[in-house]
Amino acid sequence: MFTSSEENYLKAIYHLEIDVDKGVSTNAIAEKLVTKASSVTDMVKKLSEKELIIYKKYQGVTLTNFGKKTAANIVRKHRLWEVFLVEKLNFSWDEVHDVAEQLEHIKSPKLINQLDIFLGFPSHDPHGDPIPDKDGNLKVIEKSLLSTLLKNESGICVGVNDSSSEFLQFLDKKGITLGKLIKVLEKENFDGSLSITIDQKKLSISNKIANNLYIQKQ
Amino acid sequence: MFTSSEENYLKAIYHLEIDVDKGVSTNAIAEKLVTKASSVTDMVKKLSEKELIIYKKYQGVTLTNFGKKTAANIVRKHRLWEVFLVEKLNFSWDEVHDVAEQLEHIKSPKLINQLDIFLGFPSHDPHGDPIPDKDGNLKVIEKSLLSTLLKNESGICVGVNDSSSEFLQFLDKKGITLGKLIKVLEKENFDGSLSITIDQKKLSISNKIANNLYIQKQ
DNA sequence: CATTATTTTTAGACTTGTCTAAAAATTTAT
DNA sequence: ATAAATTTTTAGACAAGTCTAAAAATAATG
Repeated sequence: MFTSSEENYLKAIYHLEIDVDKGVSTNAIAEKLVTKASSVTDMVKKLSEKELIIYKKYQGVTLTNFGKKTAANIVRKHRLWEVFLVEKLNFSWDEVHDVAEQLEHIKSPKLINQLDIFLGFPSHDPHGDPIPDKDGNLKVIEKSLLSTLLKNESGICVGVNDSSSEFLQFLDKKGITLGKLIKVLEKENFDGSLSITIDQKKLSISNKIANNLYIQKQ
Repeated sequence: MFTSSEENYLKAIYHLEIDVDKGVSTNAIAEKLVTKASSVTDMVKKLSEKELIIYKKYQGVTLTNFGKKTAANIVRKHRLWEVFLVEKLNFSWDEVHDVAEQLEHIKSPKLINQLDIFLGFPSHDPHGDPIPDKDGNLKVIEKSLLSTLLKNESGICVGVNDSSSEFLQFLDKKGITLGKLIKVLEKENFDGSLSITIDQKKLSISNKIANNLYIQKQ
């Protein structure tokens, strides 16, 4: 098995790979993990020796299939624990991240298996992110940023782009939670702000918010 | 907060202190943690600087009140997680130790608080060991080793002394679980073996078994 | 295309927790 | 009570993971 540190690097690379099609850069990893580029270089050599990633000097890294599967399993654990915290232990969605960050490193296949059963095989975490299955596959749902909706279009709120507690708490305050129906009444070209309805209430939403909320069009 | 390693030392000292009234010896700690005495000396200095233990060279260690409370909290976490694993995730009592050993180091006061609520404030873990409360206090129940019962005495099975999976699996095989009523029919002076009834069934029990099973006399 | 600027790597150092081997203190036994 | 046995500590080393500072490679710019 792997150390918590190795797992954190794998997870970071896994998330970064989604955005870029080339190799993931040393600096990008360093930034994501709030560490130094030199530390990344060291670790990247180690992960490469363990066949988790492909690494050529100065060329960034890509996960091998093995690395991808390993990383997906960590993400799976993280998200299942988040579901547990919210559904069973009454955490709110802005409180779960740091604890899940610890719990994801617990080593016990049986534990995560049973947790999955106990939770009723959830497909998404409290932020709307998909939970990889045992083989690391995740079913991607069709979703769009709220900011891409046109006037009079509507959809169900299914996820967040930014999952900082500030943003999540803001959404709570506005009554915006996953599963709610949102309709765009008006769109301002000037600043990209939106006028929407949610729960029969009218709400004004800035562009920044609209750019961090995922909607399933209908 | 403390590292997992520090926590493991605290826990070991906590458990060892129960058996001896003097300071806990370096060797005893080393044996419990399967490490070397020299490593213990190093760590013991560190814990002493952090005011968790009292340490004078060559004189063993004792927990300070702070250390005792800290250790009790780790034990609390360990045992609450064991209850969770057995009650909610269908682990058997011989499978929980290693996983709980990891889970006990998760840092989140809210997590353990909510877990306690979720489990309904259990007082004992799956092996019958008491769960310390938030202040580190544990209510000790009156219990005796089965081997101390006399002929025709009976009591409820409330705990185990040895919680190795071999012993626990043996008990499972014999149908001996916590809460069951046991009556001593016969006692052999020769080898200390017992003839008992449990669930209206007659069973022969060796001295070694009887020395590792706790009974609440009635 | 030559020269900055940026990114990445190397080299050497530090911390934590561990180890071995040897020295020092304590305990046990004769 | 002195020698032998045991326990404990010290000294020095090592691996993992990180850091700083400097060197090397790559990318960007005039």
